[in-house]
Amino acid sequence: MITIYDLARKTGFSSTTVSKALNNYPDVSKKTRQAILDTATEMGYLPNAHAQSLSTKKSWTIGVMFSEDNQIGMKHPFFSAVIESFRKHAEKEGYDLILASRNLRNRGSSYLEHFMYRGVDGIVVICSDPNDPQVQEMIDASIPIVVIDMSNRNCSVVFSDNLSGGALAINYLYSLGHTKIAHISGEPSIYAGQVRIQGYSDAMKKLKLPILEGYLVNGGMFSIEEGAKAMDKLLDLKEPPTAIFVAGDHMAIGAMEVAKKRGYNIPDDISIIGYDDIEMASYVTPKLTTIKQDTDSIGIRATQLLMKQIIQKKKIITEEIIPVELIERESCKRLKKK
Amino acid sequence: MITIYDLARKTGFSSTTVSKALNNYPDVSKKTRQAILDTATEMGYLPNAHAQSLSTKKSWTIGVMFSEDNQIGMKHPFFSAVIESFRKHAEKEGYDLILASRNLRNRGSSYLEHFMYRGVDGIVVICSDPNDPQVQEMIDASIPIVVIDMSNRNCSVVFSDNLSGGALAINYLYSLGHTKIAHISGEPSIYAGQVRIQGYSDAMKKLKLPILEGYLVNGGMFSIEEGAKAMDKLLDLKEPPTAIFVAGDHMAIGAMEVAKKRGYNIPDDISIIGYDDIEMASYVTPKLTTIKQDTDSIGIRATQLLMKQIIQKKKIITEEIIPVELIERESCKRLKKK
DNA sequence: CTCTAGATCGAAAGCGCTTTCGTTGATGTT
DNA sequence: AACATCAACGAAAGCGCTTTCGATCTAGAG
Repeated sequence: MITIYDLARKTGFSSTTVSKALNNYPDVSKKTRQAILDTATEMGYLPNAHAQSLSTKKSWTIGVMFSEDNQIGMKHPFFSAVIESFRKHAEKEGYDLILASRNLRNRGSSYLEHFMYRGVDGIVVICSDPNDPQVQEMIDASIPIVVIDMSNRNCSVVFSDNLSGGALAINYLYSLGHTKIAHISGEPSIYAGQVRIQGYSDAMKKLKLPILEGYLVNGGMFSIEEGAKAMDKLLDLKEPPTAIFVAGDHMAIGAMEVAKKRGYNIPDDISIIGYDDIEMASYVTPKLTTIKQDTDSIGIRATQLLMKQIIQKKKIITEEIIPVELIERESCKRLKKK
Repeated sequence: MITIYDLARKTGFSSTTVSKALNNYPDVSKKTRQAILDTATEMGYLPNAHAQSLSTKKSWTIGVMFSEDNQIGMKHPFFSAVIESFRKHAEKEGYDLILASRNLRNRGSSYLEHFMYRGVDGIVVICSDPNDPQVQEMIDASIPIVVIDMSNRNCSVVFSDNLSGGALAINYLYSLGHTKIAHISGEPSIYAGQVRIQGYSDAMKKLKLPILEGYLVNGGMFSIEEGAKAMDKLLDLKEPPTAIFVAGDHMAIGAMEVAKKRGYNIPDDISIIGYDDIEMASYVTPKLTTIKQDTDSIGIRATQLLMKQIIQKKKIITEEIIPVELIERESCKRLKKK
């Protein structure tokens, strides 16, 4: 490894001047700067990030944490899409992402501790569980942070407009003539789940539509299997709904599966609308109509919010709500008069 | 931030002894070690990773790079699944992953340079393009590295058994009575694409099956759209195949789409078998029969190989081939006698 | 009682870089 | 000719930690 001292020796200047030249300090002449830069590339000099960080207290890294309760972590399309967007934009600002483990070389420790240990400049967490103690700990710390996919009054958050999303779905279904509209919800202790339930019931109320007994069924952690189970319950009702708003595409796909299995035709017998717009939504049969989350914008806004905090060196508390969009495909249909 | 000097002051020992106590050196008495450890937790001491790395030349980080030619990066299910598996296992060994950008704070630089700058202990790259100069540069360097999804004679590689995969698919199709078997391939300049073509033609030859004119069509970069285009070509043939081995699930799904659109029934008219076993494969209609890549094992083996190199402090050159598996679902069917 | 072998501990240098502050020499002013 | 100004550079301390090597002290050996 070649250091600024090597450059100093070679060029005849001091290490101080070399460092300054490398960092564009004003008090070094054009000529010497150029000489130093030249021999730097000539000798293949590369700065040492650790030394730099140690000295400057800035690491140009951002810690990313996502809840793994669901055991899928990065494999969930929504998560990976958001992270990817975040990464792209953070990269433009010069930051690297570090995916942290929790164990400080086998002395277990919290994510916060681990991030402090790593000296990250900021943290981004993708988590929907408002009660996760790890997340709380990070939020309560003084380090810049932005959390995605849930709300919190003590930090910057960015999430989709789940309320309008619910309304969008219900109003669309209503516009197709449906009135018996059920909701397969996400786990209510999860932020997105809870708000989408709210969006559903608000919209129903505004439309003066009754929520029939059993029409609100908890689909749990958004998985395909749980969506299927929930759908079973709905179809077991004496008076099954003609349309269902499902709080996640995975669940919606599970729901469609059982519907088909039980002899229902989607959308002829039942209309289904999902939430997320994962890739798969466009390729199941029938293609899933859904509320699209703008993962790209979410990543962008999150980056911006985090950058701002890092630069200003203070946490900023704000709530950024990203609009959602109705994507019409094939799983919803006008209710046929009987 | 509280340092070992703070601990030294508080406990009355020297910083040397504190450091030793923290690192389990043998030449510090049980009693003092305990005292130091106690005040450490009491004062909320956390080591500084940068200082440690600077001093020890070990960063406990691994750089990950994946080719982004296809513009999807982490969003591809195969990539994200492999990374996730790798992360889990590297984490157990105490390593963090760093997703690197290429621009050294706006002086653009190569991935290798960036990883050297960051002082990673090893590199994992997921890339299928044997000609990517960035990847070559890293392979040629002396840093421990493992590359996933392609072959190379100068480093550790781990990839799926694409050859057997191809044979598996063809033999399966043949066992169903098919003889007019086509192949929608991946871009031949991509390793996986090329080997699967090889697997296809080898198996056909062994079965003494002819590869008819136009039966081998290049599907390009494995996307749904390109799969669809390729399928169009196949269906335009005077004598379309009765079965198609498609080198990737995305392409297979695209192929099924156009087949359906053009009035063919899958699998009654044409059998289709994919490659990868992405999540979506189980939920399209008909459910896609496919060759499953064992992303979990790939991640595990890659971790092990990298760890080994890091510990031994020397590159090891080896080729780890992970078995694939035929997953029978609904998109293939016994050829009906005419 | 002297000597040696451990057992504990600490001084100090070093990892590679930044940054403050002072020094030097040249230029311009009057 | 004396002075102030400014541009260009370097000495040195500091960031937090590791590690070598020597110092000290105690206990057991002879």
